[in-house]
Amino acid sequence: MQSISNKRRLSALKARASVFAALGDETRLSVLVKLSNGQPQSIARLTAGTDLSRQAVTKHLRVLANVGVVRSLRVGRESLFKLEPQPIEDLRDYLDQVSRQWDDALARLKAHVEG
Amino acid sequence: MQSISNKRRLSALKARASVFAALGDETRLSVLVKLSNGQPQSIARLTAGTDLSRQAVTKHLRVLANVGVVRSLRVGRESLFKLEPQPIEDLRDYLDQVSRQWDDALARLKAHVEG
DNA sequence: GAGAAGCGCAACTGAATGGTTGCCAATCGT
DNA sequence: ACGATTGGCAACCATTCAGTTGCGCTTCTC
Repeated sequence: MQSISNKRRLSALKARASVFAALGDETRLSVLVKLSNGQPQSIARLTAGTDLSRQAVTKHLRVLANVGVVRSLRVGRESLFKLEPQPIEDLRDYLDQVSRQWDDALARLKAHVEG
Repeated sequence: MQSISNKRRLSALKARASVFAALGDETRLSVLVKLSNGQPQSIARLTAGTDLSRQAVTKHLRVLANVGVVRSLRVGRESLFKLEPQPIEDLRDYLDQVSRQWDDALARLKAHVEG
């Protein structure tokens, strides 16, 4: 049965899904890009150049923070956000794994047909 | 200005965001896993073992199909769905690129401090 | 110390999402 | 030919989501 392992797998799936969901928004993706230069940036800064309100951007940042893609640190009156690369790398590895499984499965199917 | 290139970049962003959004659901992720064995599977088959209705699964499959992660082919009375690896690999490459940019940026910042 | 900059909280709105149910059409097996 | 399998379409419902606005608090700056 491996029920424990199944539970693990399920919660991992849920966690991954929420990270994907967090990245599933144009605004949040562009925030990600803005933060990928390594420098923490304030909400006001991230809002500038956007046609959104500050509060909208704040909400998006909270979504990103809730899944760990981003971390906030308060400095004076402004709260800076920095990118947290670990979850992103996890997703990359996961997608890589799915791709590989697909490749392997196809190769096996092909071998089976030819054999 | 590079307005054309900017437009390209924006629509690419939008497309990527919708693929991420499509993967941002537990049910759809597990469908993805089920399909990663290379064999096209029917809606009924993908529904079995789930606590969802067939229609719910159908809707999820449509979401996946709309972003090209999955393709459907009608065979007899059943419609089979197969995984389409290209968009997934694209996402993987994109995440890889973001990670790398972050790494490079940090290295550059560090060098700047030390220099 | 006064004003401005930056932000958080709360309430509200419209649209999208995830899910259900009911019904009907096509296809398969016997 | 008939019943069962498979699935599409449409209507409907509850919840979530993205976004706004208004207000008040802290922290700079002059």
